[in-house]
Amino acid sequence: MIEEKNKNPEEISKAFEPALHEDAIYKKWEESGFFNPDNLPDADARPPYTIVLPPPNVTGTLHLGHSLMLAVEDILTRFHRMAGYRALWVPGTDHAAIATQTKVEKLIREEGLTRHQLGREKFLERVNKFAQESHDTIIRQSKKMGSSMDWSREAYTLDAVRTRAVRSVFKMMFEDGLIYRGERVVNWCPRCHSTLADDEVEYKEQKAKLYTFKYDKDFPISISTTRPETKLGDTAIAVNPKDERYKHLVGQSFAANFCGTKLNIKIIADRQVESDFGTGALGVTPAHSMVDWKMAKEQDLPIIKVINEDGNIHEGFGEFSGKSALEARELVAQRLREAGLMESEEDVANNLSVCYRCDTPIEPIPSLQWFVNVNLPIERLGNRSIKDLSLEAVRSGVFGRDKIRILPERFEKNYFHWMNNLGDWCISRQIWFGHRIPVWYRAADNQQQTESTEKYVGIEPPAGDGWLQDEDTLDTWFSSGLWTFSTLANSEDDFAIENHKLVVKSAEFAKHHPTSVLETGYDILFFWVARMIIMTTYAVNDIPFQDVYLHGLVRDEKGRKMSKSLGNVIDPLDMITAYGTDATRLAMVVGTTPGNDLNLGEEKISGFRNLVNKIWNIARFIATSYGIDRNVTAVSAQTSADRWILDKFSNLIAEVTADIKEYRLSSAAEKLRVFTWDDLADWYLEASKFEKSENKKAILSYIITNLLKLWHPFIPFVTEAIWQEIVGGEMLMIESWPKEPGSQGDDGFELVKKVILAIRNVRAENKVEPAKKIKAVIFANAKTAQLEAARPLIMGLRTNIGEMELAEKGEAPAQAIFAAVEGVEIYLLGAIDQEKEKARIAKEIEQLDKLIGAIEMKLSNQEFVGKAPAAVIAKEKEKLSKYQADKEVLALKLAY
RNA sequence: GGACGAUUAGCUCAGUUGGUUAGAGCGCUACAUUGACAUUGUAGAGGUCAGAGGUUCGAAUCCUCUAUCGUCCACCA
Repeated sequence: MIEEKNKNPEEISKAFEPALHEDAIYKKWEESGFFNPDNLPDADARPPYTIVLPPPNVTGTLHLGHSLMLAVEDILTRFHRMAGYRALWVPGTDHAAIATQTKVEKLIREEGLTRHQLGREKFLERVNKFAQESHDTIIRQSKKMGSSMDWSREAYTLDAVRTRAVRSVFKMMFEDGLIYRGERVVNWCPRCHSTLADDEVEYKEQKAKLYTFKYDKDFPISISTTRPETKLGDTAIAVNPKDERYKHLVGQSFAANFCGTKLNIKIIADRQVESDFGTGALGVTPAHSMVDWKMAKEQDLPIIKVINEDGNIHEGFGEFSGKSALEARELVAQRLREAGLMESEEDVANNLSVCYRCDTPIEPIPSLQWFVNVNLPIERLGNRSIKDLSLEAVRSGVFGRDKIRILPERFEKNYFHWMNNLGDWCISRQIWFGHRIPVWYRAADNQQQTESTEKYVGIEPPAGDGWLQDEDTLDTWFSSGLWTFSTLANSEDDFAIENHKLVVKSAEFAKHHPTSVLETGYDILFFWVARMIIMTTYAVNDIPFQDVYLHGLVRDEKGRKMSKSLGNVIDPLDMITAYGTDATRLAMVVGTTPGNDLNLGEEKISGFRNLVNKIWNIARFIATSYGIDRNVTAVSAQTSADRWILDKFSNLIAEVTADIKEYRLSSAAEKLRVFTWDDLADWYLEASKFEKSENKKAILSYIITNLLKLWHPFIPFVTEAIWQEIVGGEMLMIESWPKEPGSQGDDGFELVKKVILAIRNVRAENKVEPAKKIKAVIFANAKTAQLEAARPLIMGLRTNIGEMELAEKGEAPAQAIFAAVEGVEIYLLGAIDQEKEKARIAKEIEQLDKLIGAIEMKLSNQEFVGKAPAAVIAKEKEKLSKYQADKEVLALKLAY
């Protein structure tokens, strides 16, 4: 009946082999130019859809977390490209200042070198070389994942265009008074002579002595400390405001002579102080403790430096000067004991902060740093501070667009909590790799700048002699904070500062900003997402993105973090080699929800390899048995099975589309899998095997071509391979997303399925030989006509049902019953163990009785009837009548 | 210390915002298999939804507490 099939079985391999297709397909996509939305058909008429890739650090290779990110973003991009959007996905990499510098420092240390020995210039050469190699690896891996990014727009946080953006924004902020230079307590390693970022500090549990004493014998309050030597710099004592013991002293000042040093101590209240720790009174040493520094700033206390950059006691503290902190500690304790001031010495557990490089205990000391003031009102923005702006951007969308949405929603709470506790942001780092702070000084001695030192802040170095640039570099998040708009510029000239606003003059920016979605890990919500909102709203007066989709961390199958030391790291490239990119991508997306971690074992990936292969074989089967006509646009259903599958498919299109739009990627892929495997392959294809008509060919062509489109965003390689090699199409990637054809209505195939399953069950239970004939009675309702159409299906099934004699029984009672239940029941005669069957039916009736009883109780409950929505009650009633009808059927069977 | 999660089948996880008899994959058990696919098919077993209270006609879902695990932030005077 089929006029021509387009393929012979020998032409198509029995299994999909990813390694044979992937690279060639990627190359073809890339060469087509369609990753660049400018080249898409009707590019200008399309609404924009934009994702800017969270740039991976150039510190090595991609891990599974990156694979997850790439998979999700590629799915979104491919979907929108097919759905008629100007889909742009901008790639890029991050120089990751500290992380990269640290890596390279480690490498040169193996050669016995330090960065200081190499010097700034030579060292940076090494770092750049390393960064370049990492970059190349990362790009190669990204392409392996099938990422459809527009490589012509690739960006790097440290390239010329992005550097211009960084310097422009720095200059603007400085001129707006938002960037200032000031002292702050930093983590200082006395051995490395360098500040450490908070995440470079390691904590070591240790035993320490907690000393309790008075500064001198006339002092009214005793304090407790593990570091008595720093008390030489105390300027206050803090107590809890609720502490009755000290309430009367708050606000007073006392002079003291502490081991020969004159102190002037003010008593202050701060709720951070715990009343039951030690004496409940905390000696405030502003220069050598972060908390104390903050208190001092708030209470306007004087700051006295005790410890110098070598970790020794400063000049001016008598016998203690020049001694190391440790020596001084012992000596102070000794003097206190001698003077009879020591009240107790107690062993306590304590976390010691040490340098991650050399294990030396770090000293908090004040140091000159650059800051972004996040609370200063900005006149041109209506007296709102950045902090206010960033909150409002999320809360109410003050920028005339829809508000930023964070998925999952619960992270909005985290965001607000963080925003409300925002402190000034220290943006200077004492490392070499990164954006050097665009500030130049002219002074006799560059190391000794003062407030009066001549200073220049600008995009280009200043003219004239004697200018020296600030030694420090910017926090890497400063440049990444500009990422959504800095990547949409094509050249340095695209940026201009006009009227306290950064103008981005590129066509890309006009079309594609704000971006559609920022997809990233929840772990950098504060570091990055919040800062992007702050920086972007400030710089270009617009939100950076509309949605934030936060993915979880990828862990091993036991939920542990993947780490080299545990040996549980899964390399995505290994998975791609073993199971193919498509399977790897599915494993990243199915069974996960935004914001939750993903536990991933290799088995999960291998499971999806089977699914990918199944799809290949479905296409292979259709092509070789029927042929695929990719031009079929409309089909007509002729049998129940046709209507059933087309109805399901119509729903599938609608649901998958809605799911992807709402970021329910797991749900979309799950539905596709169920349709493909359970409905299409296991039922419709099986049922179709014995009816090779032109109409079947049309329906199968329609379903397979559109199903490939639905699958494409998830598994681009196998679908593209099928499209080009089996279907004979040009390029699936830019085909249009399927539209829902409208429901065909299901009028009976579910019933047919039921019949077939019932027959199989009865045969199995009674161990009927496949060849043996069975007499069956089919009780059918008014839908006998549909059954008639479906009969060839039943006859043709593999389970040899064809040899069964079917006899319809149309007596009045039965008809009436089944018309009511809208169902079909079959009852097989012969080869049946009567007793067993009776027992089975009795059990079923018993179960139904329970359900019926429960519903009847529910319906007789006045409160339920009164309060439940009408739809729920109707549903319950429907259920009840269905159960009752089922029961009657069973009773009839028993009687029969 | 502050905040936020998680706890559902042997394992890994869904559960669309309170409403059918709580689902999937893997694993397990039984059966099947000569014409797309053994990377297969059919069926089955397996869950007092961590525990205890509460709200409600109705709770895996909302509230409170407890336990265990986890993450982030602040800190450890």
